[in-house]
Amino acid sequence: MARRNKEVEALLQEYADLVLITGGDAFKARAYEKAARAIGGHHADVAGLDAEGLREIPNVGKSIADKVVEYLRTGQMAAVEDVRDRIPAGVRELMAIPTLGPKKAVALYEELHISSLTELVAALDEGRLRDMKGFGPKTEDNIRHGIALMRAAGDRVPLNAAMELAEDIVADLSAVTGCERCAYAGSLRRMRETIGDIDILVAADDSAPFMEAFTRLPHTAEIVVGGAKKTSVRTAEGLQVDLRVVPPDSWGAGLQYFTGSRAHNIRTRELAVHNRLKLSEYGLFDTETGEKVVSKSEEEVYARLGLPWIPPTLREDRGEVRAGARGELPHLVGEKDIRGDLHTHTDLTDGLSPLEDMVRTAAELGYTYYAVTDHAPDLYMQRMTDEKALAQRERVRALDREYHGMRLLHGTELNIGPDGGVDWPEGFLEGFDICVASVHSHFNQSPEAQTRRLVKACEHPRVNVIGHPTTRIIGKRPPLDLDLDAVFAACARTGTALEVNSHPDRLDLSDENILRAKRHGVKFAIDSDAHSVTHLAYMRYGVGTAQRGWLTKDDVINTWPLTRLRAFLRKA
DNA sequence: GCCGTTTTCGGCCCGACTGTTTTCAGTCG
Repeated sequence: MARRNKEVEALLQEYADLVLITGGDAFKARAYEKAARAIGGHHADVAGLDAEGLREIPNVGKSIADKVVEYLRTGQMAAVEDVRDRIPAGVRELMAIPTLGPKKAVALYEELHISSLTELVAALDEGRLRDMKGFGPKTEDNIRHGIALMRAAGDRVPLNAAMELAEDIVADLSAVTGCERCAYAGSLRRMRETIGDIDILVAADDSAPFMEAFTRLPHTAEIVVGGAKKTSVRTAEGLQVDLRVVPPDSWGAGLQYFTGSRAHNIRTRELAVHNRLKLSEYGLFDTETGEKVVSKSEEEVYARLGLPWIPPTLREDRGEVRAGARGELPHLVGEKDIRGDLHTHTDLTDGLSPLEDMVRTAAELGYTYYAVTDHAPDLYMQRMTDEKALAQRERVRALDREYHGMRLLHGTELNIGPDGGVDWPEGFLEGFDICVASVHSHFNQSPEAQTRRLVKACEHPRVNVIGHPTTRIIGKRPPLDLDLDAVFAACARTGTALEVNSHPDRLDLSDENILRAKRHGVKFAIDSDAHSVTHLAYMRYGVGTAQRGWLTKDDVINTWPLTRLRAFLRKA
């Protein structure tokens, strides 16, 4: 029961690629790309919209709206089918090889009739690419190399892995003589849930020492490109890291540019053009005189465009530029706003650290409250019993008396059974300060049954938070197939919070689902779901994800004072 | 193909690097 938006997005993106492959107008291809993205990110299911409704989505005009209606009604889009008849699907797949774009892909198809990776490898081995115009020996090497990379996964890496590497590199480059500023930018600064490559920016007068130091870092396994202003390396794990060095005076414009996203940059550059300005990574310039207007800080650049500084986590072209222009940017929830963690484990069930260690680490993080929520009996391998839970409660109450700045809450993470019921009867649950409830099994029920299951859990008078609501594991397990809007509505109606699980493998809810849920008026809990003391620090990734979902302090129950939180937990 | 408080036509972000080129096309971000 997934929304059909993603499916339509993929189809329009395919058409955009095919327009390029067939040598069509590049601006037309871009128009389809923009529409694809707009539809993919639109809050309402396009299946429920007519042509008129579709045209209200930005960048969707008459032509695309009609094509989408045609597709939703007949299951086909004639324009796409037409091109598919002429261009085998494999040709488009060739474009996935780095350094191989639409022009080379179509040249390979038209001259050598290559339309699959296998055929391309065979042609390479037979030396058949050598006679082609525009294909020299280096091109051949690059294609071989690209194929090898693609086969070696070359996947995006989890947010925390990229973050740890980036912070290492920033520390190393900051120590190089002449470094005025150094920071990571790109999707990492925007806190996307996975990272394809790392962008590092340095401000310095002389770039040479940084390029030199960068290529000699212990992480560097291979130099991809090496220039005076830009150098790219690949780590042993296959992650690409780009270093750009800009003059100190260009720091703000450079950071703005390299943080992206691409779509956000296009939006801000268009705004610049409308103001007779030109925006590049070197600064904001007057179009007529060519004189630099501003460039030192991001704040100056945005201000000259008539905008407040836009937090990097919002820079996805999801309306942040328009909201900024109107003075309607949300005051995003920040790490400092988090007063406590409401979903954590100890070694009583499947955690690794003892209760005392978890509590001490939480206190060091400066929390004013902290909930211990070990698993309930249904996850039988964890061997939880009524007696163990009650004994733990005594230890929690005793510890609570020792910590003066931090109140301890005794909670549990209930298992939502296949029918929506939870382990432990209501009478026993009354003794807990907070109950998180999550799905841990039976992932393949019908969408209708799955939806009923989650809605029923929300309606339970003792369930306060739905933990990792879609149960996805990024790159491993798909999200539950259910009617999310029905679940979101149930949460809003019953006073049940949705979790933003901060574990980098989960980040569940995702940014897009947070945006959808917020429209229903749902409240959220950003939790670490820590299973050891080191996991408590994952909170930063949950906060980043919440920011990407435009959440404010008021949306997040664990930023609230304890009295307001307790009132919410009563579900009155 | 989309869009509009300069425009319903004529724009559409912009620069770096590579490779195969004798002046630039393709790709990438």
